[in-house]
Amino acid sequence: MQRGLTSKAIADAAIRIIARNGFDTISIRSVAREAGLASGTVQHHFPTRVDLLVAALERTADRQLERISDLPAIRDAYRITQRGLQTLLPLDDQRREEAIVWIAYSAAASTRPSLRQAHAEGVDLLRRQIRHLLEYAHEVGQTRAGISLEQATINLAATVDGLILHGINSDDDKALLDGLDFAIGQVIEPGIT
Amino acid sequence: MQRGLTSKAIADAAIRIIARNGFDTISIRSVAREAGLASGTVQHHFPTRVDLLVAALERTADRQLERISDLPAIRDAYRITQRGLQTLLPLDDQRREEAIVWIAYSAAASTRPSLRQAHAEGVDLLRRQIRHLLEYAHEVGQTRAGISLEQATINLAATVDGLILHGINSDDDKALLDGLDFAIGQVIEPGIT
DNA sequence: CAATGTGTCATACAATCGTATGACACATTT
DNA sequence: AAATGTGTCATACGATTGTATGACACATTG
Repeated sequence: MQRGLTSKAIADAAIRIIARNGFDTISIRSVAREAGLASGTVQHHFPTRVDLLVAALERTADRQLERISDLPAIRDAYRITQRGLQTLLPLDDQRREEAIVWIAYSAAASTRPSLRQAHAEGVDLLRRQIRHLLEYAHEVGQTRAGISLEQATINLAATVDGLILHGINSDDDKALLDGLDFAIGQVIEPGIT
Repeated sequence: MQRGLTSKAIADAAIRIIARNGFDTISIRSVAREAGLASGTVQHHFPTRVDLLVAALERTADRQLERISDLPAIRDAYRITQRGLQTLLPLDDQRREEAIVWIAYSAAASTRPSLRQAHAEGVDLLRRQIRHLLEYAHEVGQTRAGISLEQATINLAATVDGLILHGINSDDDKALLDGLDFAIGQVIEPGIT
């Protein structure tokens, strides 16, 4: 990524605006106001509006990855999957910001070729993470019998995105956690507690 | 709902614009252009922009319900669930339009109190439909053992929304169908073919 | 027939938009 | 020291926005 400090601040400001006021209220001027900069400065870093939008999406992916890599190592496949995926659910303010941005981009990418690639990479990243977790579970013999790892990956990813989508329009944290547990439990056997 | 003919045409035009150019390109003028009407006419039916947005969302829900009620009656619980939920996946142009609108509103509702209620009703409607399908499956003894009907409803709804979200950014119909089958199969036993 | 209501349209206004451009300060490179 | 590059800002342009308002045609109601 290799972004400067100001670029990061601008992207964070963009994320805040999307999460607070919606995807369609983003403009070079509104982001500049939020970041406390002149419009020209924002424009210098991201010449067009699309550049700004893409930057916001890439920044949220970075933030999520950063949070995931901070997780402590755990042996139990169920628990580590649970922890990893909870990272993506809107369970606090920061994750809520990222969740809203993610859903907004999922909608926007379907009609904007310029956003499509950045979004596709996000989906791919999620699938690879889940795939990796399931492979680990398989290695230690914790996957449920008779399921396709391929299909389980795709569906768990879909369910996580669905939970995110429901989560940003509700504040029932327990429903999110229960839904995630149920989804993981359909694929991975819980370890001995 | 009880809407006039012109109002319906305006809402359909709004849906087309959202599906083609994105949620944030909707304006009273752009919708009027799409519908072949004067801006003032659109404004007469939907005085503010938010009224227009809400109308588009309610109209897609109507279209989906209309399509569901057109489905032929089937005995097998698995098959009827499959047919019912396929109705919501972006598998052709019309369903794709509705899927994009749905995801766009899921994002928008999280930051716009005025859209929140309409969106919440949509989620509730989906859950009730699924709940009804699962209850039928339970009655005829096709649900898998040991699962909570409540939890299965919530998770199947989440997975469907997740598949929709992935589907609008891909044109792999088979992946959608396989994903849906897998998700239903985790909850409902297929009938004898 | 008169009055009222309803749907359609055209126009007007201030605000905001994306984008282009040039000025200025500072750092880096030559 | 001179030249070049980079980050910040202010300003300007035409286009588009949401919304308000009034005119006109037509149907409905009194």
